[in-house]
Amino acid sequence: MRPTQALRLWQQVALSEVQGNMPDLSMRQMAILLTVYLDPPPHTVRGLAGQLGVTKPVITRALDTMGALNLVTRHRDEQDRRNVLVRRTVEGALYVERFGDAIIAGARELPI
Amino acid sequence: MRPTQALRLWQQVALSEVQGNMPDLSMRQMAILLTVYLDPPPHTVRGLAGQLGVTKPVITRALDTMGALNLVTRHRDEQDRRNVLVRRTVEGALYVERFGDAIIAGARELPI
DNA sequence: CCCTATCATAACGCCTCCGAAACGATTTTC
DNA sequence: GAAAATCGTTTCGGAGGCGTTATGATAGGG
Repeated sequence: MRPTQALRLWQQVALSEVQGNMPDLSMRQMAILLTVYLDPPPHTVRGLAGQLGVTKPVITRALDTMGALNLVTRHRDEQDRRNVLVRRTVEGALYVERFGDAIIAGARELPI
Repeated sequence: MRPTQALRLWQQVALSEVQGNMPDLSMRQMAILLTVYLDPPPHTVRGLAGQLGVTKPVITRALDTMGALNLVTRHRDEQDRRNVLVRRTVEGALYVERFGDAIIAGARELPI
């Protein structure tokens, strides 16, 4: 893959997301969402903050927003009730799956 | 490219952007930026709004923000002074180039 | 000319987000 | 059991975003 192709791919996918009236997630929110859905659980606020190199309130706010969109849910960790565990949802799984398809579709449209 | 690989690629790139303290652009802003830098000029507010399927104020605000980041500039169209032409900047070109490199780097780290 | 169409932006009220600091709740340490 | 450490959230003022609805500037047709 060459740089021009890579950028075209990103543009195609971004355009299809915007045109499709999908929620306008920021790069941070996307990083959180994909990490929750691709990396093995459990996912805590602190763990996500460390992995992304951001402060905990950033994660809390992103979870607020994505929770309102039903893309993730929060649950207390019953082993250590200070922790909050981020869990996947059916809607979130569908969203991520559909997003993966959009990337594939964008890749197919690339000029050789 | 399989769906899992595509999503992993997106995650890698999003993580590297977030970890690198790059400006946290939304999907809309990214779509605008890449369109300005990949598609041939001229680029007008109306044209971008039509291509993305959003209202014109959305474009105006995105240009405000990305202009403050020196990623694009605005100039009156002297042929038709109602129009505003969006132009590329040196900083923006560097940003886009570096972003393309980040995608390439993310692709290299993908599991087979 | 003037009247309408078109362009981009500004104004409005509301929501999200920022970093830093403070907060309650819970666990661990001594 | 009191004190310290840890966890996530809330608060603060300030900034940017949203959609909708005006507004000002320019262009063009009758």
